[in-house]
Amino acid sequence: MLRRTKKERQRLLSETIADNPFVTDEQLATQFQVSVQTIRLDRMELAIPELRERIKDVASKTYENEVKSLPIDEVIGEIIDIELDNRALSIFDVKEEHVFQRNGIARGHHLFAQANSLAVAVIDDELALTVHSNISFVKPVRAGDRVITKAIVIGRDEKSHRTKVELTSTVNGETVFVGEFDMYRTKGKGEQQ
Amino acid sequence: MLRRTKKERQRLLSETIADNPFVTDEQLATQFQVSVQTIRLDRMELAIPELRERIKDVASKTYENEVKSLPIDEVIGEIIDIELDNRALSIFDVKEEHVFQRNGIARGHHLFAQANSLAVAVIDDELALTVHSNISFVKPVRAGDRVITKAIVIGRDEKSHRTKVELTSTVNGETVFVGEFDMYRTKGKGEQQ
DNA sequence: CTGATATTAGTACCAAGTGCTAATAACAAC
DNA sequence: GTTGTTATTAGCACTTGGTACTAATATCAG
Repeated sequence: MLRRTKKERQRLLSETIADNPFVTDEQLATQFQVSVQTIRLDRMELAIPELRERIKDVASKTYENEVKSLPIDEVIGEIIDIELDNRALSIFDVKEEHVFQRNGIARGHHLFAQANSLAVAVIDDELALTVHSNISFVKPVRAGDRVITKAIVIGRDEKSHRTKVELTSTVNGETVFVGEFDMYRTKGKGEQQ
Repeated sequence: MLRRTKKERQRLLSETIADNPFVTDEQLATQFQVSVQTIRLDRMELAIPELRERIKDVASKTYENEVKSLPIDEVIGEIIDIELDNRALSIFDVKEEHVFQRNGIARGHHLFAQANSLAVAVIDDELALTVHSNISFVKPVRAGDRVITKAIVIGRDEKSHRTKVELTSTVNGETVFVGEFDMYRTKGKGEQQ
């Protein structure tokens, strides 16, 4: 084996494609210094579909997962469960880029972003905006932590167009963040500000 | 014109494709009882890209947004003036990627991020963490707006290692966001290097 | 009837593949 | 060295869902 082993190349190939599904066989062949045919054999063995199928997969996946009040792509973290106007759950994996270099603790605005976008997503309305919120960062979160955030709609006032949402984020069962969000919604008379 | 007018067909065609970008010319031809060539002419006139391009657009759009949560920079916005443990000022230009596609209003977490990172920056300490905050989104902010955020340190308790910071964000002199941040810091007065 | 517009047909070509066969290359075992 | 096995490369026909272009025909309006 010249460049490395076949196994090693296939491992890297899987990674590369997972990282960027938009890459063609030709680009991969150049990258790994092998022929296009080898790349194709590799894909066969690894059961990796062709470029067009991969792209279609990405596209259809996001198409299925559309949430009514907010496109899925505008949510920080991944929504794993949602019951509109009732409750929602999202996961956010804290990575190196989310923490302070100096102390390794996650910057507050990332936790806020996850909570805030979940609060917006749970509202079953075309327009949902955060008006006010009262939040507490209970415990530091670090890179590698998986933050699970739960949103519970706890009150709704039709007249003021407000909905109250309670947010709780935990890491390994321990609460790291809590917040109460006051959301504005349009439903009823759709007048925008 | 046989089936209806060309205009009517093209209107329906746009709708159909918008509704389901995964449809092929052939399917469309069958649906509208015209030839594939007519569908292609229609797409030309309406500047609707071919199936593969449409799918790629859907896929890449969601792919971008997955990564595009919050910037990696330690500070959101540009600090233009700072007097440690006293006050600080930052500017943040709201762009298209910061607003909801649906209504053009800036997502709350970006405003929070600017305020939060300014609150962290104004503290003259190695470690500064947000413990609690009470915030209000006073007025919607839109793409193109220049948000100026001012942080004022309004209180400090040596024993609890807490510092209170008041944040105000304005656009063209109008207040759009206010917040009170409770910051934790490691060192009390006099312990500093 | 004439012209303009709309529609259809047909051809060559493209990207990014699949599926298949066959030729080499590399390396290990004996 | 020779043989066996696995790995790699090459080549060709074929596929989808198109583009780009030309040319013929249909439809309708004045």
